[in-house]
Amino acid sequence: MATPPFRRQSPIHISHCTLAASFDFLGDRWSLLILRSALFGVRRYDDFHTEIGIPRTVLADRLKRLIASGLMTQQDYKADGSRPRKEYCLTEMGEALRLPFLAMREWSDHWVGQGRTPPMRLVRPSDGSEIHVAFVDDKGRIVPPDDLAARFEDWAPHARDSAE
Amino acid sequence: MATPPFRRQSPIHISHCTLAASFDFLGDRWSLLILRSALFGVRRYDDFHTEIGIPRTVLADRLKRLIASGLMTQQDYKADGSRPRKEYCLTEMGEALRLPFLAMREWSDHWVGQGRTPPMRLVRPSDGSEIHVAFVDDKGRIVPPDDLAARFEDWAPHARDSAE
DNA sequence: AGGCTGGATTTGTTTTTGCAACCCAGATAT
DNA sequence: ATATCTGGGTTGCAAAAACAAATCCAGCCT
Repeated sequence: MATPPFRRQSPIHISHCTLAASFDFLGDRWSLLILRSALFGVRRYDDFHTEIGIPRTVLADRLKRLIASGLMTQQDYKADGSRPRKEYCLTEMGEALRLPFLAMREWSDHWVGQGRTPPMRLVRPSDGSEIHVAFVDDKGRIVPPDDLAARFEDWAPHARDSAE
Repeated sequence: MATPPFRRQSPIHISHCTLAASFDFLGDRWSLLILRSALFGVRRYDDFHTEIGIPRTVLADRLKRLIASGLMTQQDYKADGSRPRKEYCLTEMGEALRLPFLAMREWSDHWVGQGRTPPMRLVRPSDGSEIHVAFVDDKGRIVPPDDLAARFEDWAPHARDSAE
């Protein structure tokens, strides 16, 4: 899959890398688990707490950080028979993590789940055909993983291009 | 993008979720940064150390864990003028993280990088056309993100199917 | 022999985590 | 009105992990 040649340094310096930057707020077991649940539709403090077994203090902290990072928002809700409470929903930015997370899930079903049949499949509702995450080019064709190369902008600490 | 309805519980119990399981070994800022560098072609202890500014103790620990998880392997190498050393390469399993990581990178370039032009683009070497990560069905057609549904295996703690 | 270097481990200190207990507001029950 | 329950937190303390610095170690060079 386009294995790059040996390098002493990444072509993109870590301080200019948005990916590395994003690990600041989601490179954390608990944050990732919260987002996983949130992408499934879970919204409430206590539901997160019981589902993922996160300590309450850590949950409060992580929700605060996810909100500060723009991934989630607080909204009021009112279930009848109880007082108004907050629920924690994904923002558009957080919702957009669905694709990377589903890519990750395919990976983990394959490599962690080994032979077991995956507990979930993605299908197209219209015809029930199975859906996966893949590379596509701008003409809508699927690109085999070994047929891609990276092009870098100049200001990154050199290492001109990189083939496969 | 197929926002799911409110739920009190994820359709897949966390103990059966390979995605959640994978967060055990890569739900960690440092592990993610190491993998990012490794996917770029970095292999040596000291290169990881200087590039990502990870404390040596933590680096040693993370490399050990990544090896134990099957994502990396140790190999001997010998640069002339110095004694034999180890280098840390991705296994096939680790290499396979390229797709999820690139999906993640598209996300972060868009949402974290805001307006800035991304430092890296993926292209097809043959015709230079730009490449992205997307959903595709089994006939090779691109699927718009709002046209997918999840199907669950039965043994997961119920919540029959889920539309969009 | 002595110094240099990449690749670690050890030691002591600071931060983060995890757990338990407590607080608080509103709904409901008495 | 008072008590009590319940979801949604905060506070305080012990345990675990992260960090920095020093040390170690093997083999290449002089």
